[in-house]
Amino acid sequence: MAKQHPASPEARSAGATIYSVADHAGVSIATVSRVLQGATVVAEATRQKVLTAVEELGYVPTGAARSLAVRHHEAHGLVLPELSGPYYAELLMGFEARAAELAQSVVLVLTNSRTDMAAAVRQLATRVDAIAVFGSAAIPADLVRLLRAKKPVVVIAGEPQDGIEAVAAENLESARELAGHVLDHGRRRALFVGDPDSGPDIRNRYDGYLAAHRDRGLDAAEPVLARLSEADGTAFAQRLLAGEHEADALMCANDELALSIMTTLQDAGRDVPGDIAIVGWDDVMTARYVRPGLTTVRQPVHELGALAADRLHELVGGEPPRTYAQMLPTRLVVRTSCGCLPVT
Amino acid sequence: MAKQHPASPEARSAGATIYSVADHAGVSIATVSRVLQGATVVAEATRQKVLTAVEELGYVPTGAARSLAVRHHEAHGLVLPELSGPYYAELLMGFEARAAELAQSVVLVLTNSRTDMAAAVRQLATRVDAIAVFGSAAIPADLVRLLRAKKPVVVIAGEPQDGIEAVAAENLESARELAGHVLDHGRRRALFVGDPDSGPDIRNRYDGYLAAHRDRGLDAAEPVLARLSEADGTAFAQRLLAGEHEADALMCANDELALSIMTTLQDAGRDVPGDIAIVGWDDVMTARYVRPGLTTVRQPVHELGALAADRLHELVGGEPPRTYAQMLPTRLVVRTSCGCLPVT
DNA sequence: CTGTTAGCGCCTTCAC
DNA sequence: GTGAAGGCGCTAACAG
Repeated sequence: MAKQHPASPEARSAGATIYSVADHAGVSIATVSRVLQGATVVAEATRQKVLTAVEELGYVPTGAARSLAVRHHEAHGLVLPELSGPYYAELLMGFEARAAELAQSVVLVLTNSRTDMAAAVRQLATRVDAIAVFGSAAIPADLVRLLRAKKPVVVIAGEPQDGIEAVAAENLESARELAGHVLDHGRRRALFVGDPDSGPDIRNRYDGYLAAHRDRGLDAAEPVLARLSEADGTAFAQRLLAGEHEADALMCANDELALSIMTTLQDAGRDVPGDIAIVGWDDVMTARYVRPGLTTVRQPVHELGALAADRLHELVGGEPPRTYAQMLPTRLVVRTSCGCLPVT
Repeated sequence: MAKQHPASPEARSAGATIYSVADHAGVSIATVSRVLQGATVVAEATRQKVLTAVEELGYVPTGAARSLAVRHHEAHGLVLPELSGPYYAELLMGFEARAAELAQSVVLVLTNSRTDMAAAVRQLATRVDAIAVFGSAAIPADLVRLLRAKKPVVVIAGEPQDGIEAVAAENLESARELAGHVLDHGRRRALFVGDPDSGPDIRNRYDGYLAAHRDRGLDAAEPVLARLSEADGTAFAQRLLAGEHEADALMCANDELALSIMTTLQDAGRDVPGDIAIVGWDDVMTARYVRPGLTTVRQPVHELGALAADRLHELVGGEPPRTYAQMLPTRLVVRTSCGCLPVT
């Protein structure tokens, strides 16, 4: 025996290490490592001895030791604001699935539940090889840049900058198409509900709304600032009912906003889309359950997550970061809240 | 210098270690470790030197090395089937939030995206101190038991067994209450839609349905087997419309099922709850958007996740596992799909 | 095909 | 208050 490692009886259940396995099988630790890694060829007989020993001792390797030795964590970090609504969940599913294929663990950080997100992200950096961060808004830009100096980082649904790669879904053109669709129903007082300054995603959707007006030589109104929650939607709807705004169409920054506004207006006796057309963004599950069905835009969220995981892996592999944002196409989903007739 | 560690110029950005920091600051690595851990007292002057060095080198500690030394991963594993629908997402949020408070990272594994979940779970065990697994059904029971021998495990929404602790939301009594509520509307041909054998949760809900009938001296029908997806709901609704089943009330195993059934029936001209009452389980967002609003049961999902994280932490801390399942109370949410009159 | 031997980067007594 | 030195468990040459 090389060192005096505890091969004591009760080291059995508690802390089986590669050493215990080795001498339980009567081989060297190198051999154990070999059969477990499966890289080098090992004689079938010894192989079996080792496997048996592993089984009998219930050996569970210590990941940290391996990581330290191979100088890789074999894990990707993902930083999301939260998980309510289908958007982030779907993104995470896509990310996790791809990471799994690449044999990478995923460690998750939700910033909304943190009091000190900077510390959380630093701590995360400590145990992963690369990090995907949602939106540039979520965590301070300089923190991201700092990280970038040490580990590959990709921003999801954000702009590329300073050698920080970005992946996103297409927003501008689809927004232009969606807004155009509404305008082509003859609506002339369309309002954009959402805050263009809350991130590049919404910004682009607003820009698309502007472009659609421009395309038709129409004037576009200023955006009605609102965050992306049901509460904000309800509040806006109430102001609308109170006569603070006038509109025959609403292009909402996301579905949750659209849905809560729609329901509030309907409960107050308004006819959608008769009195007012409403469209959203995301195509959440509820969008196809409400009446009228919500016209919206579907994003390839799952693919977006997968793409992020993919890029992370390639960056870790040494590939240089891309300087352009990678765009995934979105798709207009026309139902009837926009004023289209129901398909019977 | 103790060992010949690369203090070379370009070790700067790439791989700052505790050694680089140490000699950049002109102290020993022990001191660096001390100021970073903040445990022992260090002279304010040296403390600052170290901090400066850390800053200048952009030092990011290697988690693996620390884990190896302290013999703790400081991470919790969470195994979920998937993330669609609000249930799992909420659970995960609760788990993550509590884990964060306890300074534990969370590494997530989604089994539905895995071809080899056993390998995934083994691999997970490699890098965490403890694991929470959703439902006993998801992963083979013997795998769980195997793990249990090495690391603390808690099952979420499952039964406790073999020293494996369980946490769950109350199902039986609330189901009894819900079913009773429907029956008390005078419905006499109530059907349970869902598969009692798909897990203890559903089993308990079905048992509650049975109990409610028994309470009233009524006969209960056999359950209509269905999984918890929209597709299954639609399929069942079609069979119902085709006359394969007869019912004046439907108690569905979850909301997604209930919602898809309700919509399909309505689209076919049926009146809910006039012709048929429908109730679900979970209180997803859509449940309050549809018309009629879906009567359902709200579970404290967030708390459930938090509880799991909590227990994991205490088990790691050496506390003995509890032998009884920890139940969190649920709440009946009455809307109008059950036959109640709308509140105006 | 298998064993020996250095580390991987950090924490932690134990001296000073 | 600070430094020296020995692991933590595993991988990866390097010899046989």
